[in-house]
Amino acid sequence: MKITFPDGSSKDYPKGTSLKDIASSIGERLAREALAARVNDHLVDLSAQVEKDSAIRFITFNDPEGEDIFRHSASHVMAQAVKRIFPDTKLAIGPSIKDGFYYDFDTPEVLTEDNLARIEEEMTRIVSEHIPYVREELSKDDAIALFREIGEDYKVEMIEAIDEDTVSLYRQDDFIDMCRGPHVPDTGYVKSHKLLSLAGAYWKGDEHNKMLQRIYGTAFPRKKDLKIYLNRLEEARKRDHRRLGRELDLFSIVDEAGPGFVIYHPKGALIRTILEDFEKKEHLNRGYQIVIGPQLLKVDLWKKSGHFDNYRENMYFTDVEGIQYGIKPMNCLAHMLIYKSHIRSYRDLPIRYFELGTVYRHEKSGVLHGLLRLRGFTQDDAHILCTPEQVNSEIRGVIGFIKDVMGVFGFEYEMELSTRPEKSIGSEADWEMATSSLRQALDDEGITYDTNEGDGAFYGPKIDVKLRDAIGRMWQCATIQCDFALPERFDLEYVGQDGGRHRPIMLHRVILGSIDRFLGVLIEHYAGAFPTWLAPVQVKILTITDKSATYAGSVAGRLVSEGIRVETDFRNEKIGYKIRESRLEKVPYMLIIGEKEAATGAVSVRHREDGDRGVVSLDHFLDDLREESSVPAFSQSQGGLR
RNA sequence: GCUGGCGUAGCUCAAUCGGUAGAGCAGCGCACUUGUAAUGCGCAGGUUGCGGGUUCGAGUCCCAUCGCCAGCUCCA
Repeated sequence: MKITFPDGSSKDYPKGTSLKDIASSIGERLAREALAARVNDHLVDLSAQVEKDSAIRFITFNDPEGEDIFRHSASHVMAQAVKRIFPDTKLAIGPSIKDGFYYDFDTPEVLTEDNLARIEEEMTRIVSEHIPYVREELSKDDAIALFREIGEDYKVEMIEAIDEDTVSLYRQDDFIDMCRGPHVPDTGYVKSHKLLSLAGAYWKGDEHNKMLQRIYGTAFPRKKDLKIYLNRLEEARKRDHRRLGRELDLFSIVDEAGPGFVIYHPKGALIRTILEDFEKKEHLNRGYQIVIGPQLLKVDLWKKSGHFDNYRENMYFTDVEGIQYGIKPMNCLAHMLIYKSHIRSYRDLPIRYFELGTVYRHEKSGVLHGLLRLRGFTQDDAHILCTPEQVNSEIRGVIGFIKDVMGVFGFEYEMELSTRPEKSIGSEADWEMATSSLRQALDDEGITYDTNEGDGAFYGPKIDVKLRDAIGRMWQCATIQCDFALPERFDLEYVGQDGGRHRPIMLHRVILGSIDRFLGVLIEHYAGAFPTWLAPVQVKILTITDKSATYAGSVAGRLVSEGIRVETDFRNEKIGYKIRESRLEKVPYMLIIGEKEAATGAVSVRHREDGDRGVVSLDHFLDDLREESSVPAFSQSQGGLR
């Protein structure tokens, strides 16, 4: 039979040759690295035999499918280890995930961290036993009978839900798991593994179901890669914004004040202010109008908007002189009222209301997480009211805005389009129009995006933007949502060219999302070393001895008068000690000033990353600093002034 | 909210079987006048998250509660 390879070459083999043998015939290295193979576009085990002319591609760990197969095989090793130690364990699911795998168990014993070490040891034993993964295919009924007999209730439930007539399962010795496969040839492949954490997880991800015990782990073919990965985790831990927030004295979240409420210290508040000033300016440049709504609005209004019915559990309420008020969890209501304060003409549209709106949401206690998940936070929120014809260009404007802003911070991002969910309001025509507007706008902007069918808001479709930080993690910040419901409920109208009354469409959109969350992401993205324009202290002036304090003071005064944020350290300490402190504070520039500098009107510049940059005149230093210390601006406004 | 783990000085962490709560850093004082990542000596710092209980005796054991951490569910 004729076997064709990805490079187009082909070779003859006797019928029934195993993939393993084919790999060996090509090369020792391939035979060693191949985990599985794709035969005529089907993923199969290396032990499988090829019976007819085929196109074959061997899968190694470098292929995404290979990573998947490898981790999945590792999860079987872990499950086998758990069953050896805790024989009464029932297996749920154990897939591979990004960077690792997990397996959910229903175990009579409560698993603890101590058990992880034991399980790891047992895994190492299983690996050293080189147990082959043996594939079997059974009829659905036989499979159900088999798993029922061995008490694997969850597997039975899963097989019952499967549509196909036959199911495959894999055995390693006495360990059996229902599994589509393929797997690596034997357990010996999973040499470098590490169990990472232990947590609860609901069966089928439904909070009404039983909570199972989940073990997370990861595995790599080479020890070196495992080590690199573990180092990366350590690096991420060092970047944790909660830790850096304390170390850099940016903010605190304390029990005395209440969980989920952030207290900004001077440096954190300064960074936020710089971000907010940047945003205000950019919004004004793009034709938005800044508005400000109240923190409390009467409950009746929240009933009208539908929040009272749909969002009450997340809201805080208060009672003043017998009247019920709701503390705003969203900013749209006041914006609506502003729109309604006049009769609007089609000539007025689009109207873009922007508010740095602080909202409070009663989030479940278990979800709070530093700045990334708070109960009180501030959004860079805007509501755009426009005609149906304007929707496309408005969305494009917002996408352009997002592009510009993400570029400033050096984020890459991905966009997703979410379409009509089953539970939703509005006519089919409205949905069709809105969805195609979003899609059209994405296409017009040349953006590639994923579509999440049925993942839109109940009132309209949306575009979500996920940004990728410096170490590859994804964060949801910006979003653009189309809404027909609120204009309807609030009876918003404009007078059209035809003199008739028409309903505007409302776009909800945020660029940074929550400023607080965005700041948290920024802290981790920059590992606390903010670019100069955002750094709370841009230049720190360090004296060698107090003999130079007078000159150093005049340098500080000059910088301050140029709008530079300066701190001085004239203490009677060794220069090395002062530099060390400034480094830990991640101040971009240090100016070191001794008698030499004082004599010549110069400064010795030290950069937080580059180190000593040598001696320059103060004017020269200022010239170099001016651009990078000022807030970025875009050369032309996109929306035009009103 | 759920499952599991953890709360000791401002921070990082010790405290053996239930037997006098300690250290480093930070802070304060004194000395040192210092050239590119930590000068030395001294002082002070605590109702062991909060509340009950067991015990002659609780940081340690039990109960309850609040918070934090990991994840699940939910989300900006």
